[in-house]
Amino acid sequence: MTPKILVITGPTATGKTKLGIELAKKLGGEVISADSMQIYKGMDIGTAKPTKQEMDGVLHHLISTVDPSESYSAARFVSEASAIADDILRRAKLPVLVGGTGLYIDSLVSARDFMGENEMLRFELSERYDNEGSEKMFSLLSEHDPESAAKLHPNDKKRIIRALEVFYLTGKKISDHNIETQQRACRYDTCKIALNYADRKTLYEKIDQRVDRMIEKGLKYEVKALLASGVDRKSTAMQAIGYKEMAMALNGVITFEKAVELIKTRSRRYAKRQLSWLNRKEDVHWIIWENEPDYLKAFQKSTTFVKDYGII
RNA sequence: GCCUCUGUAGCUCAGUCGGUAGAGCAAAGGACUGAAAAUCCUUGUGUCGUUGGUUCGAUUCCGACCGGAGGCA
Repeated sequence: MTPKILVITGPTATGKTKLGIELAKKLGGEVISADSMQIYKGMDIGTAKPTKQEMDGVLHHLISTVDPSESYSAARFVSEASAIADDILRRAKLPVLVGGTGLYIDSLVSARDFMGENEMLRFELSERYDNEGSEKMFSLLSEHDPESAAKLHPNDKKRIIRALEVFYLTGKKISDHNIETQQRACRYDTCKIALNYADRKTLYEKIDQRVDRMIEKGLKYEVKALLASGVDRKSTAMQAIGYKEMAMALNGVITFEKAVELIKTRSRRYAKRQLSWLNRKEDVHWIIWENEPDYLKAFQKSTTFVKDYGII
C-alpha cells in the first residue's frame, strides 16, 4: 500500500510554516521542509526559517543542511527527502512536507527520477548556445528530440541545454523519459493543503510587510556575513530573492532603498509563479484567508481533510 | 505680480506637420522533469489636466482657467 503523507504548500508569506508545525504537533508528525533556499546554512532571515521556539519541539528536516557554496538540486532533494520520509513512516509517524518549492514536492511524491548530468557538457552547450545562437541550438534539439523542441521556445536556454545534455549523455530523449515517469505510480499518497489570501492585494501587502520585517531583523548583515564567508555571487544560494539584491546594494551597484523595492516586487512575482504552478493541480485543498490568517479555523479544516483522507 | 517650461497608461516619458495614441518599468495570464526564490513565453492597460473657440473633425492649433517646475522682480 502506498504510504500517506501530508503536504502544506502555497505562495510565500501565507503561513505554511506555522500551520505545518501546528499540524505536525497534533498529529504526531515531523516536518520535512520542501524549500529550495531554507536548505542552506546561514540563510535564516531572508528565507524566513522557523526559529527553535517556533518549531515548538517538532522535528524539522532539510533546513540548514547544505553549505551555500554547494549547489542543491531537485534530484538531491528527492533522494534525501524520500529517505527521511520513509524513516519517519517506519517509526509510525506522519511526514509533513512543508514548503513552496512546487518542483521539489511534485518530484518527491511522484517518484520522479532525473536522467543524470554532466557539468562539463552542460557548460560546453551553454557556450555554444551563446556563441552559435539560440536558433541553431533549437534546431539541433529539433533533430534529436523533436518532442521536447515542440514544447520549448528557442529562448528557453536552460531547458534546451538540459534536453541536449540528456541526449548526448544517454542517447535517449528526455521527452521519452518524462512520459515514462508520468505513467509511474506515485511514491506517496498525499493530502495536499494549500494556503492563500482571498484577495491578491492582501497577499502582496503581507509580502511587503514580511520584507520590511526581514530588513528590520538585519537581512543586510546576514548577506554581508555570507559574502564575507566567501560564497560565490553566482552560486545557487545567492540567487535567492533578498540575497542577490542585498548583495548588489552592499556592492554599491544599487541603493539600499532600491534593493528593498526590488526584493518586494520579485517576491510578489515569485508568489504569482507559485500560484500558477499550484492552480493547475486538481488534488489541492485550498484554505483561503480573508484578511488575517485564522490558524484555529485552518487547523480544524485541515483535520477534516486529513481524516477524509484516512491519514488519521 | 510678470515671463518661460510643463500636464498623455499605475510610474517615467515618447508621439500625432489636425483623422481619438506607444515604449520601458510595474501589472495580468501561462509554462515548468538534476539551478525552480531559477528560467522562459504571451497580453493589455488611456475621458491625451478642465473648459471655450477655429475646423467636416482637436489629444494635437488658439484663448481662459486649474495643478506642477524654474526664472525675473
